[in-house]
Amino acid sequence: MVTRCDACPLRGRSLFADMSDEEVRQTQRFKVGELTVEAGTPILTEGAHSAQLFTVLSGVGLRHKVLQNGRRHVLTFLFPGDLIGLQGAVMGEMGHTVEARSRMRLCVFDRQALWNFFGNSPSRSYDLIWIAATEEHFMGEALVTVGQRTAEESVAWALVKLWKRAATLEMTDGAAMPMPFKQQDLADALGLSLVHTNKTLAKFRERQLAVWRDGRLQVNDLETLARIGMTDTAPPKPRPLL
Amino acid sequence: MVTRCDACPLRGRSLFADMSDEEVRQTQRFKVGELTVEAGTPILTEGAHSAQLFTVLSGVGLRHKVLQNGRRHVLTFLFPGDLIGLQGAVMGEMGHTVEARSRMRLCVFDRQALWNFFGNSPSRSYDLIWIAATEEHFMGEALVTVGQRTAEESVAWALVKLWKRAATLEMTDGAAMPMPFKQQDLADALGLSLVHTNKTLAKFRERQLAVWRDGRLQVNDLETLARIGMTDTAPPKPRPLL
DNA sequence: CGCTGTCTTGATCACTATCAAACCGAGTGG
DNA sequence: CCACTCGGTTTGATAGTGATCAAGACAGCG
Repeated sequence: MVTRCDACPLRGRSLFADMSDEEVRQTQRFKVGELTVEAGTPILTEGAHSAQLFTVLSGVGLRHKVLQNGRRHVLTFLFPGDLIGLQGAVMGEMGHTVEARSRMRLCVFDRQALWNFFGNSPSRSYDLIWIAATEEHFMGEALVTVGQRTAEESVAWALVKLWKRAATLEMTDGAAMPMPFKQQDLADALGLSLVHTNKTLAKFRERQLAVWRDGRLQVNDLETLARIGMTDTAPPKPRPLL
Repeated sequence: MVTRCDACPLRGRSLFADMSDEEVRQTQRFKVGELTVEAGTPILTEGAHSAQLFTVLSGVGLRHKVLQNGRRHVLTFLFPGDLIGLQGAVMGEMGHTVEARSRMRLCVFDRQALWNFFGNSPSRSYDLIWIAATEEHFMGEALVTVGQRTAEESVAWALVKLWKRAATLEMTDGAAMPMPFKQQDLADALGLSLVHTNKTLAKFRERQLAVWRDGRLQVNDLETLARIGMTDTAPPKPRPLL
């Protein structure tokens, strides 16, 4: 029932850095269980004192923050391999909410594990910083996008990001990938209205660059999208897996 | 000439967490020097392979990224106590450029120090994660701002943030603080045009909420600004100092 | 003193939000 | 089997926030 770390289906994927047997054992020791949640379920909520850390085993979700006036911003989309709850574990409380967008399986780690890492395993604590720094780097990119890119550029950028991420996770079959997100989610991630996001997607569909339909995203011309979104098509660097 | 860590002028400020004598000695051991740069000088540039880490001792600066089409986004403003270059040290290259906006004094640490921390000092490596997580948290707030707040709300939010930061650093005398940034910097941080930013500031000036003039920012009604910007006036939590 | 950089203000434009309504597939229940 | 609802998507019409264009003010400076 519960996946053993030495049989972790993620470790083989090209996105993730190699782990030594010792690191796998350490990780296993700190894994306290597995959690399955249905689409739509909040996993952690803003302001909550989370006692747990999760790693996404399968499925997708998102992090978002809501403003006092009810407007919502989606910070990042979550894919297998992503670590959830580091902020809460370190800072005491979560700065955002985490929600499932498909059925998700999550590895559960005890928050305590974190402190053990610092004492026992310099390489693992380095990995944690690596993850935090990378996350920050991504947020920087998102900030530039929302701040400086036009709607068309933003959507293209986001599609390329999503596609590249899915591709390195081998979630793409043929030219399509599962897209359980709503268009509203994408709109809220880019600071655009739902209507405008939809119309922009429609333009890409007409131009045969990308077709998002029936919960699947099909990308026909990644290069052109990347050019429009002013980004590149290089695969992301290998990242450590917790 | 060079400030000794045990005489660090920052450590007493309310913004920073207490350090043990041992931590001060450790920090001193890793400090390799001090650097003074003039306003306008780039300290680290995007893509560069930085071999060094800095902590701001005095002065202010900013981090920014530029897009292929030349548009620029300011990610954060830098104040005394901020750590610069962690991303570069961890990920190999900087994801943004760091630039001085006033004369700045910087403590210089060797990148190598980082690895030593992981091995020798769990509490210091925890501090590093804390810093990275906090930075990420801030970026999240900025993302919500740029994505969801109106121009007026954004500017109010930014002024409150700047003011609170300066206040805990005791950089405010009376009702004013030094503001060596350009309005263009603020505009680029909020994803607004210079003209619109200027007009929004003018409105706040007319309403006597805040007056930014001659390189100084005077805040008359922090509460109202916070209400407009949908944020709070609580001082930031104490943070570790490297 | 002209030059340059920054701030300021006014006029105009357009990208994107908002409003409104139809559409569509999947349930659900009579 | 059909009416009905419901969440999500799609499309059209209109409005507005904020961008862009333009020009003047002002200070510092070679």
